[in-house]
Amino acid sequence: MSRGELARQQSTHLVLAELKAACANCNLRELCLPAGLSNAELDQLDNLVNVRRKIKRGDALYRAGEIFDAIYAVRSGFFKSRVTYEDGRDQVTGFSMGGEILGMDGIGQGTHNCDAIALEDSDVCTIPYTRLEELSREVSGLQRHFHKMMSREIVRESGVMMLLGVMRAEERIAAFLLNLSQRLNARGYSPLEFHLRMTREEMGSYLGLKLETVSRAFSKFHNDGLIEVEQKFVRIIDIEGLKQVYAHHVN
Amino acid sequence: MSRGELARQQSTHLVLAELKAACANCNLRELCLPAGLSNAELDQLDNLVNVRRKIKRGDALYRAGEIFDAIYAVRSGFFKSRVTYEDGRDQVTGFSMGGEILGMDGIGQGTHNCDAIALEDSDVCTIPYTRLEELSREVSGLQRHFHKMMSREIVRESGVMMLLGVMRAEERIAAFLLNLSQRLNARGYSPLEFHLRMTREEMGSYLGLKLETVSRAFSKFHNDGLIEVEQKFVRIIDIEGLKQVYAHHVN
DNA sequence: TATGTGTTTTGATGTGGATCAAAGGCAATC
DNA sequence: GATTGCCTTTGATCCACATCAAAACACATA
Repeated sequence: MSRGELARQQSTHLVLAELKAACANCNLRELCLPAGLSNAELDQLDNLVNVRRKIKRGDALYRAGEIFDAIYAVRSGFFKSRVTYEDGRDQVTGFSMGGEILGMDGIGQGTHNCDAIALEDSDVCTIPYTRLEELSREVSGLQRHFHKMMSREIVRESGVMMLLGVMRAEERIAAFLLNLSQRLNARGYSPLEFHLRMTREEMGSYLGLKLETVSRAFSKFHNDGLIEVEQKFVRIIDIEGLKQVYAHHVN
Repeated sequence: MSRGELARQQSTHLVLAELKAACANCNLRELCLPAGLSNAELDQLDNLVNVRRKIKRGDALYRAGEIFDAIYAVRSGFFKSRVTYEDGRDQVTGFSMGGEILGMDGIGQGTHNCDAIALEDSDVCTIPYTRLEELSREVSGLQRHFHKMMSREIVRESGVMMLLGVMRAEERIAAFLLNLSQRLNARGYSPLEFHLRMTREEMGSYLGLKLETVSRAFSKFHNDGLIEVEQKFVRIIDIEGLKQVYAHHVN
């Protein structure tokens, strides 16, 4: 597959699916909120998830401080989440792709804690929170799965803490590429070649590194025969080698 | 108050409260899972939270990999949560004190993701998860508050990511002390003098720093007249000065 | 009181990644 | 196809924190 086709495949909205409103016919249902629900339960969820929203590249799905009233399921596209600190410093705290849930940070305090910015034209399902609460009192499978998604977000973040707290630069970047690869794979895309949706700077912000360091690591991986990189296009040549980058550290 | 008394006050179990089983009479109820529930609702919760467990200093409340079947509310004492990576490297991902909930990381995959280790003799309430699910289908206040606690854990962790990703050593340590201070204050303890329950190394692990760096920062803060430190005892002398440590960074 | 063990402090030195700087590449718009 | 505005790469230098080392200290147990 050429790079151009790959880019198109990953960002094309699924026009057919847009004709049907919601989860029952969504090809992401096994990854998303409805995972594990019965058909009858799915129908109930469909009544809840009826508002779709398109977000243009660069625009915010929500911003820190805004009133929280819904969570969002990414239907297509790609987002970054970004926390801005009082003094203006900010950090990217995550990247989200199809089937992943955004906005759960807002439940605790009633306002969003971060900005969710689309890194490409994107499409989300809006899930009003109070109605989700109501429905998950009736549909225990939904309740359980929603809890799981929140819990997994907690676990994901402690993984990032590990990354930031104990790994060195190249390990972080290898781990990041492998994580992306695995998530793309779960969505039916090639795990070995893909387009990065974020800049080196955004990647660095997420990983606690400067963009120059990210760039140098990419060059090093390329020289070591682990990957091919051309701007935002990445091809993983030696996935085992990439895994060894952080398996074989010196303690 | 002398340092000895302070230490005793913070670690003494509340013998009287132990006679009553659960939440309705717990002095932590405003901070803990039952926050905001009506008296009737509290009574229902009392039926759920009936297993108490004592954990000795150094022992684990649970360990990574164990089957998850309950979350825990810290009643007295102090815990660290620790994630161990495949290759043996580990990181402290949090510290928990009275009224805080432990174990929510296990919901997603059905097994615990980290070890929870008592840093002093501690006392927890066991909350069986399936019963919590059932009850929160009936008691919407409980459902909502449980969601809030999970969400706050997500927000807390993104705060730590910020700390690890963008702050420098002294900022991290100042932020850490102020966070401890604020949490102790919310529990009725002095926000200005307290005993650290963790070693310099555990603090460093949490903050992504080496123990020597933590020690040096403490010495520096002492020389700058911000705090007094004597081993595990800390007195904050100039809380505003401490806040300025990370407010006045150079960008 | 002596002894061992783990914790903390402090100093000297090393280094990974930040910072500074400059050049080159890509894509959109005119 | 020239201009403009990012984004990326690469090199040179710097510095914050790690690492290495040693001594002091705290606390438990014999």
